Order: sequence, then structure tokens, then C-alpha cells
Amino acid sequence: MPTTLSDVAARAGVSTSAASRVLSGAPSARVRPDTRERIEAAARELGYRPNFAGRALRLARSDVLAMVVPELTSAVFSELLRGVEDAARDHGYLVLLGRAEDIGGEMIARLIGEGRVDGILWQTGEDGEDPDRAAVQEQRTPVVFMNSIEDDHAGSVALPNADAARIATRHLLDLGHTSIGLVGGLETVYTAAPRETGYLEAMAHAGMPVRRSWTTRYGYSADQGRRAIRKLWSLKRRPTAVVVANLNAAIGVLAEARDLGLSVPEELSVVTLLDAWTAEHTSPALTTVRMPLHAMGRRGVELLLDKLNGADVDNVLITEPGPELVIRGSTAAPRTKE
Amino acid sequence: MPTTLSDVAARAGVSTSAASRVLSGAPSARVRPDTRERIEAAARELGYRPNFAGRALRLARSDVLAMVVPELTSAVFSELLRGVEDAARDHGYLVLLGRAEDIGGEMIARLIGEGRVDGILWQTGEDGEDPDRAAVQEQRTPVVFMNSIEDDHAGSVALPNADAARIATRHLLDLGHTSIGLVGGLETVYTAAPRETGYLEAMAHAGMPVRRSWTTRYGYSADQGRRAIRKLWSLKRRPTAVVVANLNAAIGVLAEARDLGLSVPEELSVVTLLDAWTAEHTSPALTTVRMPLHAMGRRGVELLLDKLNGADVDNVLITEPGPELVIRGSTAAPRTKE
DNA sequence: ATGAAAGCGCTAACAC
DNA sequence: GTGTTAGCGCTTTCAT
Repeated sequence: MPTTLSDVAARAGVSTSAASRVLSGAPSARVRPDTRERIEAAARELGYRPNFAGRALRLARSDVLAMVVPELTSAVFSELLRGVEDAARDHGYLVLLGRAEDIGGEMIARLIGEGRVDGILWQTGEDGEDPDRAAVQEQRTPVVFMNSIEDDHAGSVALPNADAARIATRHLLDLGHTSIGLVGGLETVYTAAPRETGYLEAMAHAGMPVRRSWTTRYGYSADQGRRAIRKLWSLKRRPTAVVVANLNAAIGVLAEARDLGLSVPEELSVVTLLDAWTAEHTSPALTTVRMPLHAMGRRGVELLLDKLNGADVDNVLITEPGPELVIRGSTAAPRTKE
Repeated sequence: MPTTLSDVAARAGVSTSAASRVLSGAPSARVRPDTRERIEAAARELGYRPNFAGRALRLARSDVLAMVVPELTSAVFSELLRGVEDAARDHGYLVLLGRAEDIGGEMIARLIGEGRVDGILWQTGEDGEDPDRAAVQEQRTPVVFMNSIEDDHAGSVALPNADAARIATRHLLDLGHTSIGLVGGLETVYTAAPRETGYLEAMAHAGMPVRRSWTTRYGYSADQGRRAIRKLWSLKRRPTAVVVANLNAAIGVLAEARDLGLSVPEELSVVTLLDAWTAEHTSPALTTVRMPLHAMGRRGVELLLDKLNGADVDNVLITEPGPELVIRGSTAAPRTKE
């Protein structure tokens, strides 16, 4: 039988309200030092833990945030989660993690409706559709979207996608490439457009022509990356380098390149956006542009908390720290100057 | 303001107890059909959701299970989670996911002590130490360990590690290899021993000599896999094939092989235990032995639920479905017969 | 078959 | 400073 507040109060010889005041850390609790002492001692001795349900029922909040992600198995998302958890912990919240797939719209409604969680952080798909996003938006559900800015929704955070793509592209240009392709995301995915824009801007700025056929938009999965490179290699005129908009896709690009007998970086340089440990163990190791995922996680939580407090929240672009080029083995100067 | 049970009762013109009986689906609820009808209609119209805290407080349980994993970013674990979630859903439970790192011993105590979760599924480390496992075992915490059998603990599930290693080894033997090494796990990790045993048994059964120096035990991470292959390649006499005890380590093995200029499978065949999508996108694609992760997840939940119901639970080895060889590109016959 | 009432553990007015 | 009390939403005897 777990210890309750009244057990503690009894042992300390005080009322439950006194015990509550002390133990729930109400800053305004004006309590005689020795009473406080006795209560704290009793709680310690009894190993008291405040019952979650009692507290939640009384306060009408759970101090739990849900984080919904498209896919757990992405190394990229690990750093984001760390940011979320750091911030959540700082504010006394717990994080409940769920896959979008498992959590569908109905589950979100349940989580909120039953009072299990106070708010939702939704990492919108790097790799595909988001089930029922509309359903969520309709309801008066406290949601903050991560990794996408929703114009009709207050509260979202996004990465510096265009900047990162610009940096990646410039890296290839600096190496001397002039024939540069883009392995992009589905047009339905928020990040696809700014990443493509960054690529186009860097090319334009360098005065490089862009071939339409060198841009693919199949998506962010490894298989879609494979498909993209197969497409590019079926062309008569091929690029000597590609910017890949997503790490998973880049893994597919590398795999397909190998299957095609195409050597990286000698025949094709590959640079990708987003960084994670998996990029170090590909063959060759991937040159990437690291993105501020941790910061995005933190900021997302802060935004959500503001929103829960009734504040008007914005849609914010994470700029600090900026995207950073991480040079590994998948990029090199083009073999033959053209 | 969310709808409560008494809102529903009022609208249906019944007492809250009647409403509760109907809505909480008590099978013994003997209610006049038309009353039931009215209550259900009212609930539907009002969009009623039972408040989680009220329910948990009254029933002294949360219907939430926590699953603790060493690392989210392992593709391997994704299938396990799916098994867990399938089973949990079937039994009306929600799954709270946490990383061991974040969830340390204190957090577990909190989760249980505060009544936030009813029990814990602990996926013990494929890659390293488990913080505070002892602390958990001491407390009267309903925990089921997954992926390891703890002799002094009631309730754990494990994979057919020895069988899988035997199958992997036999595959290499069948291809004609006679010089076969093992890239194994740390001795502190439960799975390391049975996997090594399976390897040794298969070798013994085939009458093949085993060289001590061909077995490494650095661990299951990609970096440790790299280290293992570096060690093996520093030897005067080298194996022509290796069984790798873990998929992540195998990814490291492949990466390091490439850095060493060693071609797979021509100069070295690599087969690994555990399968996941990442195995399809390495260069070359990895030959693996698929393990019944989904079944282990399901079984773990069932065990935990039994335990919560006060049953005496066993330590179970998952045998159904059995391990299965998935041949891809990383294994081939040895180049030169020896 | 249905309702009245008690109480799960906690906090916050409101006394004193 | 500290205690008394009411009540958050729910389920469950116990009456009727």
C-alpha cells in the first residue's frame, strides 16, 4: 500500500493541508521551519510520492506532453527528442512518445480528451503524409508542430531549411562542381520547398544553370533515394554531384550508387541535410549539413507551454545554432573539369 | 470545459451511477435497453470522454505500461515496439516509451510510485550497461525484462539467441567457409553468451576448429564493430567470414571493411543477427538472421499483465516464429578454398 | 433496474 | 502558521 499525504501528515502530527503546502513546494507556503522540517522528515522516512491521479484530478492537468513522430527509427529524430526532453524536464513535464502511425487522430483526441496529456508536439513527417492533421487542427487541441510552419496554425517551429540547402550546395560549388542535382522531398512535405529554394538560390547566386531533370522529388526514405539516383543515372547528361534533402534518402542514394557500380565520391559527390551517427558509418561516410534539432526540440516545448498558458504563440524559425557543414568522405572535387 | 459523466447522466435523465455502469462497459451491467440507449446517445452527442485522472484515482491503476529501451534509434527495436503496442492495445493499455538514459532508476521509481504507470517493460541493453537495474529489482516494481533472462527475477522474455547464431554460422559453413570469426557482445550483456554458444556449437558440430583470436567481444555498437574488424585484420591469420552478433555492429564492420579496402563479400563474408530495414541499404546489403522481435514484444506484455494480476510468471524463451536466414549480398563462398 | 452516497488522494479557499 | 472543509470525476456498494 503506497503512502499517501495523510500518512505523512499523521506521522508529522500536522494536517494534510500543511503537508501538501510543504511537499508540493508552494513557494508562498509560510510554514514554521520546524514544522516544515517534521513534514519533510516524515515524507522522507515514508518514501512518500504524490499520487499522480489525485493531483491531476485536483489540478485538472497532467504535466505530461505527448510527442508524436512519424518514425522512431530515424537517428535524426533522436537529437530532437533530447531537446524536447531536456526542456520538458526543466519545466517539470514528462514526455509521452508515440508514432504517428499508432497515434492516429483518434488517439490524439483521446489523449487530450481524457486529460492524459496537456499538449502535443507533432513532428511532421520527414517521410510522408501525416494522418489526420486536419482533425487535430480543427479541434481546440493544444498542438505545436515541429519541422513545419503552418500558416493557419499558431505555434510551430521549423529548421533553417533553405540556409542548410544553400550551404550544402555551396560546398559542392566550392569543390568545383557545376553539374549539381537535387534529391528532394515530396511536394506535400513542408520542408521540401525551402530546401529546394536554398538549392536554387545557391545555384543562381553562382550563376550556374539548373536542369529541371536533375531535380527529383520522390521523398525522404532510403528507397526513394535509391529511386532518385536511378532516375538521374538513366539520363544522358548526368550531374557530378547531388544535394540530398534528407539523411535517410542519402543512405539510399549511396546504396543504389553502389548497386549501379558508381563510385562515390569519384563519380558522384553526395552531400545531405541533417546529421546523425548513421552518417559516420556509411560507405563512404556522408558529408552532411547538421541542423539545430536540439534547439528546435527545446523551442517547441517552450512554445507549447506558452500556448498552454494562454499566450499567443508564433511560428518560429530556429536560427541558433546555424546549420553547419560536416565534411566526411562522400564529397570531392569533380574528376574532370568541364 | 470538457464533458463529465454527470453531464451525460443529466442529459440522459439518469444517475451518474447508471451512466457509469453503461459507459465503463461493465459486462454485468443489467440495464434496460432503452436506458442504455439514452445514455449512449447522450455520451455520443456530448462527445464524452472519461476523465483519466478520475478513473485512475478511483481504480488505483493507470492502464499505462512503460517501455524502457536503451536506444530509440535502433531499427531493430522498432519491430519490438510494434509487438508491444499491438498487445497493449489488445488489452486496453497505453504504452509510455522512454530511453533508459532518461529514465534512470529514480524515474522508474517515480513512474511507479506516483501511479503513472502500472508496470514496466525493460528492454535490456543490446549496447551496454543498464543503469540501476539492481535498484529496480530490489523494489517491488512490476517489471518484465525483454531480451534477457534474469534468474533471480520472475518475468522476462528472450530471443532464441543460440539458435540464431547457429543458423548464421551454419550458413557460412554451408558456403564453404572454414575460417569463421565471431564479432560478439560485451560479456556483461545477456545475449552475448548464448550467441557465442550458438556459434561455438555450430563450429563444433561441423568439426571446425575455432581460434580464440577470431572471437572479439567489444560490444554491439557500430564503432565497436569497426574496432572488432580492425583487430581481426591486424592478425597474421585472418578469417574469411564473420558472424556478427548485432546489426549495428555489422554496420560498423562493413564501414571499417571499406575503410580497410577490404571487399565484402569477396574477401570477407559478413552475416549478422537481427534484421531491420537498415540492413537493406548497406553496401553490400547485409545477410541477416531475422529474430522474432514482434512476438517477444507481445509475450512481454502478456507476461507483465499476468504479473500485475498476481500470477506467478516465468522466464520465457521465444521460439515461435523461429529465427530465419535472410540472404542478401554480404555473404558468398570463400574466394580460395583452403 | 436504478439511484444515493461514500471515497480514492490531492489542493485551495477560507476559517481561526 | 495551521487546520477544516469542499470537491475535482469516477466507480461501487448498498438501498430501494
